[in-house]
Amino acid sequence: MEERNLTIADIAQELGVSKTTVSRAMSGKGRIGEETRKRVQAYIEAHHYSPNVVAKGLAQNKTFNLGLVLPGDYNIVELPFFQKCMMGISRTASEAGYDVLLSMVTAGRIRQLERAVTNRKIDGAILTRTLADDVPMRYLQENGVPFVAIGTTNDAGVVQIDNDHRGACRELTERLVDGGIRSLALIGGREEYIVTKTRLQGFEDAFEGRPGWNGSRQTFLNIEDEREVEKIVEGLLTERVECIICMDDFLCGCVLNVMQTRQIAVPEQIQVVSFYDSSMLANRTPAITSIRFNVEELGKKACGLLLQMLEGEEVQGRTLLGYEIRERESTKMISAASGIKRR
Amino acid sequence: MEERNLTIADIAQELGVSKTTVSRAMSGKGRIGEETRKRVQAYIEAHHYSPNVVAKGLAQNKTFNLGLVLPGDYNIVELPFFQKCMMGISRTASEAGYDVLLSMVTAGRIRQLERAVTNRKIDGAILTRTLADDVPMRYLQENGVPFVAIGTTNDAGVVQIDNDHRGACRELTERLVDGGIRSLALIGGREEYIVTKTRLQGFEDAFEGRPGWNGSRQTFLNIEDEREVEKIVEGLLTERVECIICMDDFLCGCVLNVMQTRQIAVPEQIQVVSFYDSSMLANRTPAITSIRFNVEELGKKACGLLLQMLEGEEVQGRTLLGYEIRERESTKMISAASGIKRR
DNA sequence: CTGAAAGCGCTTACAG
DNA sequence: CTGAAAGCGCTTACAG
Repeated sequence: MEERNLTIADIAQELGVSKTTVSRAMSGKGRIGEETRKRVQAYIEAHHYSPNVVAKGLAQNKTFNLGLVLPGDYNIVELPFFQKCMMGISRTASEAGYDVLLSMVTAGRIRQLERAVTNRKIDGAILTRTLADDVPMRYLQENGVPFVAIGTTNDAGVVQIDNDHRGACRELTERLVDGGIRSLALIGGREEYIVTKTRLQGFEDAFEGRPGWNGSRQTFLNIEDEREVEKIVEGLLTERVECIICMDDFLCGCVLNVMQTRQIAVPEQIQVVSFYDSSMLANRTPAITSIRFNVEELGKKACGLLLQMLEGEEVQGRTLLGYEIRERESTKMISAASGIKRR
Repeated sequence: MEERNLTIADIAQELGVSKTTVSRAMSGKGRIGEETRKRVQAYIEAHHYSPNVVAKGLAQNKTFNLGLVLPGDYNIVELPFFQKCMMGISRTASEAGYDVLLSMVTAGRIRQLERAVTNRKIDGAILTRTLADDVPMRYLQENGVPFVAIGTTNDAGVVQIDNDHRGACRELTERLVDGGIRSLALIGGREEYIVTKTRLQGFEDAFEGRPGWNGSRQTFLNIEDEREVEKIVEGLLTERVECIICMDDFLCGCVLNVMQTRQIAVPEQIQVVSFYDSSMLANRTPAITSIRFNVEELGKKACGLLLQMLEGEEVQGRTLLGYEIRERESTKMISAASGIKRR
């Protein structure tokens, strides 16, 4: 097996042409005789030659690697969201002849990303979430590395793509309110994650157009811990709040837990909705009404945008992807309200 | 920002030495004057020079990339196990100056891996699970790519590392049996995954040393689907089986679900144990007794082994890592049985 | 201890 | 249409 790998020089010699010619036959750049090209290609096929991409990269100052920046926090990286992103990105990159290089970053510690960049191992990068104070993003900007951000950011200069969390949260809230809910609570994670703020906006949007609404609403942000959730939910139960909107499936799991322990019936005594429809909540009883995003598609498109940028194409700054609302047993009928299925 | 990157030639010229000398000052290879080395290093520090790893790699026929082979199946990649592996691997690789290149493979389709190999983008690879008919493994072997397998395989020639699933399943089963369980069932996933077989062996081992045991046991393998689980569990309930051992947390989630729907009390009416103690079961009520492996450590060690191999060191064929049994509310007291905590 | 030169496997002006 | 030569940014025998 360990035969020395074929090189372009070997082929050139074998065929009695120059390396230049072989190179051109493969790349299609530069003029070359149709017959010569065929000869070269036939030889390549027959001998299963494949070029050394590293050498090619050195000559062209490219690596054909994309950096995938993933949060390295313990509980975050387990979220199915990032896995699905990864799958979408990996597939798209692969189809375009690129490979994916992993960089895990944690709160302000971006050494892996720095290494990938200073070692010139990547041509561009994809951020898989956006932060209020985004150290990785700043680093990429300062070093002139092309990148796209999955998530939203105020900096209109950065190419970004996101699901419509704001619209989704607005519509979900509207449906609940229009369905007759008089009191509801929103529970979310760290405000440091921009997506948390975005969803909050959507929640508020829903009441913008309903000045006459005289119910009660409350919001709890920066909740990370099961015990915190417990406390909050206990409070909500004594206040007889009618519905809880959970910003992610981890939080929702905690909420459901409390219900189960206290033998509170969902949706009869309180309704619950969540945001991801992920495997974390799969198999739960009752099934949870939630937003559904096509996360793999998100990853694919993000990667597609980056590839375009690397080809030198102009790329529009912001892309927003749709959502669906999946109604299930954890809520009473709410679809009457609008029922629009976004593209 | 976009200043052309410093090269070794620039430094040589600036310092009035040869490129050879600069190279040696950095690598420490070859004789070089102490004073010269200091001058070079001072310059490098001052100007934040960092070498072009791709060029270095071309000259040395190395890439400083490790291939991480991940299952690309939809529901599999979401298992927290693979994320934790990934974290361990990524950290260890990074500390050693390597980067991690992703290759997702699905049932027999290994194009991403092939590309990484034929494009000469990786120096070695890590398989994150082992299969009965392991296409990626065979490919790596045939192409002479050094690799380590996370998981177990019969081929004693492959460097492999695994948690002691067999011992863990044996001890867990023993404890249950010695604790007085008279009838129990084992539910597992695809036999195609070697780990499924390994656990089954451990289960059987437990009865090996108890020829006098006159309870009943049954096993259900190749279960993947929630509905299948439902059917099985219904059967088990009517048979009044006392305990169910689930081979993974997805299956366990399904089992718990049935219990919840049917209002069966765990552990009073039936006991349940699982195998991963992952976030998939976190926040469940009751808390589930399960095996606990240190998966990040597993990833780290696997990566460490591969790095050793790449350094040309001899590496022992098999490594087995310990486990703990975490007893929780889903079982009645079983720890009396042995209580050994493995290293 | 140091350097000139060849080499890693490609690409790409430039010249014909 | 084709090729000789220089170059990408390193390393490494070889010679001194």
